[in-house]
Amino acid sequence: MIKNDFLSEIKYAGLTSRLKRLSDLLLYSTKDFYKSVGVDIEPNWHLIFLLLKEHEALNIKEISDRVQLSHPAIIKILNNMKQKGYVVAKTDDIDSRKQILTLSAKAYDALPLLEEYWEACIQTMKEVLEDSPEFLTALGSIEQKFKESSYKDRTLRNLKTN
Amino acid sequence: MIKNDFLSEIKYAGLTSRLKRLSDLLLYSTKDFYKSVGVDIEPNWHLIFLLLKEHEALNIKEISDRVQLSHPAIIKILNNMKQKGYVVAKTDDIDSRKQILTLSAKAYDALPLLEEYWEACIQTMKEVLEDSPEFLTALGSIEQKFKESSYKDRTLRNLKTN
DNA sequence: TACATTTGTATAACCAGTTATATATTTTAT
DNA sequence: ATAAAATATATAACTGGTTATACAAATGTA
Repeated sequence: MIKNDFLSEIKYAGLTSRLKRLSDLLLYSTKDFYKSVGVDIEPNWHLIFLLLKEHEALNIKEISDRVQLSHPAIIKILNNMKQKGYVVAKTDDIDSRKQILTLSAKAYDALPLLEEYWEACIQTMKEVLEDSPEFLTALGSIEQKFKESSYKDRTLRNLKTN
Repeated sequence: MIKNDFLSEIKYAGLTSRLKRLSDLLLYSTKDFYKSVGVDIEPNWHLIFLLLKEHEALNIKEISDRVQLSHPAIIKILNNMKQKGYVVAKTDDIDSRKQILTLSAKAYDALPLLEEYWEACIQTMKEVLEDSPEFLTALGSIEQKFKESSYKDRTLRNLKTN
């Protein structure tokens, strides 16, 4: 536990803020990492690279379903990736509403190097979780519970039974 | 584990995004909760209430040190709390750079009710972590490790040793 | 005492997400 | 065949954080 950290001291009351704080820390530090190795990608592009590498072609809805972020979030990420030339879009022949998204040639060229960087990222996570082998499972269980009943609904229920 | 969730499938590579996703989920659902019980406060005001209740008077620097958020973040939170009349500021007599921040009378009036709501929030967290008693400790250990050496530094190191 | 450094606060610009709303296309149902 | 509903995408407005920069007040030092 971090010394003199009020959020840790207040236990359950500080949990949300600690998750936000940690996720921000990871976000900015990852950006910092990419910058210092001189590569022009953003942290969460990794997900899109992996998804499109695996599936070749997906549309926005499919991506947003799979990563469970809102579709406007995905649109923003993809627009940036398109602008940098890592993703190309063409409209679907049989359903003109859909964009078919694929990795560009530039993306495939960059992949071997990027994968080295990502390997180092993964190693960092493994090393930080070394002493907490249950963390990933616990996180999954928390996600699952909020999926079954939202934070809001649970809290309203707890309010009534007090 | 959430079914068909790409972020869970890719294990360590999806961790940062899952933390962000969970923290956002908690943030928006907490807002939703406050809205549905009809109270005009924001999620992280809870922290400030607790801090100022415990210490009576603090300045911005002291708050930002204790919760370990950047001072601009604290300034924004406090400005909103001032605007809603929950916090009052007066400048320090002996060091005119400092703002002395305290809870207002309105804040103390609201506290009993707010504390009921917060109790329900805490109960929700406890119930969701019920099956994962090690989660809080694990989170603390992760925070501690990144405090010792940043994500970026660790990852650069891992890159070199590959 | 004056000057350099440090400290506390403020602000600007940015970023990654959200919800709410709009629009065009496709699908379904009568 | 057409009207209604559903779906895919786009965009606007907002939020809660960040870093970088600025500046005035306080402190330390020559």
